[in-house]
Amino acid sequence: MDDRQRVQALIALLDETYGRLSWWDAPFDEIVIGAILTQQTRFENVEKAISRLREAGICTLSKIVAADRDLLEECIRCTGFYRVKAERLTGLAAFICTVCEESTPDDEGEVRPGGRESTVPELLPGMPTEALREALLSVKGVGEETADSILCYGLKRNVFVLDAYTHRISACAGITVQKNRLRELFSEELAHDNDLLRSCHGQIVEYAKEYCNTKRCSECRIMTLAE
DNA sequence: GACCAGGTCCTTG
DNA sequence: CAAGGACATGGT
Repeated sequence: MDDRQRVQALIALLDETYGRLSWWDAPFDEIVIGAILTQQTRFENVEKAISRLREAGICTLSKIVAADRDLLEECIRCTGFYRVKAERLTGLAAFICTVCEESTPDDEGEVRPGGRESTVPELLPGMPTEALREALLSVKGVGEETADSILCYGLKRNVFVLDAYTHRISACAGITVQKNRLRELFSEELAHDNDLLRSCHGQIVEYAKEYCNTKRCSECRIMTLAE
């Protein structure tokens, strides 16, 4: 069994176990915010922080740019690294807001349905994914996973999000390749369909959280793929 | 109380 | 360029 077949078997096993998931379905601004906050942090704490940002009335990118720094830090404290993350958040939010303004044809300062402020998904449909990725990576605090999360979940681009869980679960399945090759392998199977990409990433997170933590990896059915 | 969490950046050798 | 440290709170 080669690596490609292992990835295929892994994807099949996950799909059998969980079925199709609709994972991290949220407004664009919250996806961007969450993408930063989740760095090296459990998602439950990120959700708490998002709630606090909502309560404080600053859970959009433009509000974050203008928000008082202490208030922002207070809201996201529970996600750890709160000073760094506050800095990264304002930087990224400012960047995206600027890009939005620049690419706005002009006119219509009208209210948008749902009261959401960001328009990036509507504004940048013509920009190639690779160029967008490079642009995001140029922002301080935005690495590959954060950029790919924004692309895949926020902008519905066909990009596979490679995270620590993916590495673990792949190791369990006997797939031992470099990061870029791993992304390639998953992309080849999934990159034709954004819903599939998101579902599969969700399945990986669910499975890895349950079975692939450092203690109980021995119970992981995926090991049987490593033949 | 130790150890780890859906990373990223900066500094060293 | 690889390796190691810093950033920080919350859960097991």
